Amino acid sequence: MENLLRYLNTLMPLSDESVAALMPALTRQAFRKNEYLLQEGQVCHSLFYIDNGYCRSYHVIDGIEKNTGFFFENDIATNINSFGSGKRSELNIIACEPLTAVIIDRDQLFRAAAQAPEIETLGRLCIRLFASKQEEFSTLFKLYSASERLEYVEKHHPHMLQRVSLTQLSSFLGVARETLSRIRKRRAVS
Amino acid sequence: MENLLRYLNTLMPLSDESVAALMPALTRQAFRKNEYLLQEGQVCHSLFYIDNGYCRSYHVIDGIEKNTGFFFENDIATNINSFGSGKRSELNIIACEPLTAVIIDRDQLFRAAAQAPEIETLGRLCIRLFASKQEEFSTLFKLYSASERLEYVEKHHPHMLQRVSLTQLSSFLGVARETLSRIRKRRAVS
DNA sequence: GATATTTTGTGACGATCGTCACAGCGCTGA
DNA sequence: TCAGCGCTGTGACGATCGTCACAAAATATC
Repeated sequence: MENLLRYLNTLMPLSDESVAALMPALTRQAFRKNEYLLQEGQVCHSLFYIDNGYCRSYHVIDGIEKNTGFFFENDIATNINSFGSGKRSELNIIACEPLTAVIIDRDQLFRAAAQAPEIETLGRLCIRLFASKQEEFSTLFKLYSASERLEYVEKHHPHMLQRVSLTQLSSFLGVARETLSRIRKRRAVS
Repeated sequence: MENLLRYLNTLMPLSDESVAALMPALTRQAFRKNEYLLQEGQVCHSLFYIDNGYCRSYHVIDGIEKNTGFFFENDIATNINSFGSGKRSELNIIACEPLTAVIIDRDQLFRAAAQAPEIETLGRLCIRLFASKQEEFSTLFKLYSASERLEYVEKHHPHMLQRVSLTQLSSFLGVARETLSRIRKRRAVS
């Protein structure tokens, strides 16, 4: 919990009352490797604050997993669409390592927001940050080629390369595993 | 203004007090074709509710415009990153036709939210909807090929095809104009 | 309505990518 | 220690894409 509260405080300073109002919305949970945080078809009614370990989100298209995001320590993972609309999730979120998360329950969060206006603002900030990250990777695909996308991740998210396998990364970057392997080779030569 | 208020009411019912609190944040403005709503290097301190006409957002990479979004009547256009963080915008938003928008000023909006808690909630809803749209097009690129992306737009956003030129659309779909032309040709045959 | 400008179609060609196939490497567990 | 498994590298080949070039069609402008 301490990590989460420290994180939230970097977003905005929270009064003791707001923290007290927030507490009932929080649950700590451990996940084994390859255990689902969210599964296709379920409704997402949580924000997952990643305390330790990391997870990935992916769609299954024609039986093939396509990664759409990685979430590491101090990130918040969720399906913003399902979370907001109450529709069933079309994507999965799965632990890539043993993982511990603080689960922020949607309904309890709304109850807390009704009590403490700071929580409402906090929720807005969280969603805005999530939206900014979405935008970052959305534009990445519209603006750059596969090799430029790799460069971007190397420069701006080096930790991702250290923890994610080439196979998983290639799915995220939208290219075949072999292509990513060759991109790296081409650069090593020049 | 009426259109905007009708739109906001579909998101959540607003009391007369909330509407009154919101009014000072609103300005109606007309833009000529090719006039900027937001220019690279500026800080985005507005949400643009599109009342009439449409606009596009684009980045300039190596002197080439790359479209990242189109915004039509009843959409809200903004740079969520710049709007939220106060950093300078890296993208442009420009009118593709004569356009009228209702400009929602950021600072005034925050003042209104401090007065009326409904406005805070409304702001959160707007941002969440914006985030959902971002996610939609973000996954579009990660999951599908160029021709599948065209299919998706044809099915889910047909109005876009009717109003946007092939050249502009190809930039948005991340392929060369010629490629998009050939994709359409290939399908017409089969 | 004639002209200028923009938009779209198409051919050619080289570069890149996806797919299939297989080999090597490192880690894990019996 | 050795077999099994997952991850990565690489070769071959066909498909697709980007680029340059130019013609045709559609649209805008006066």
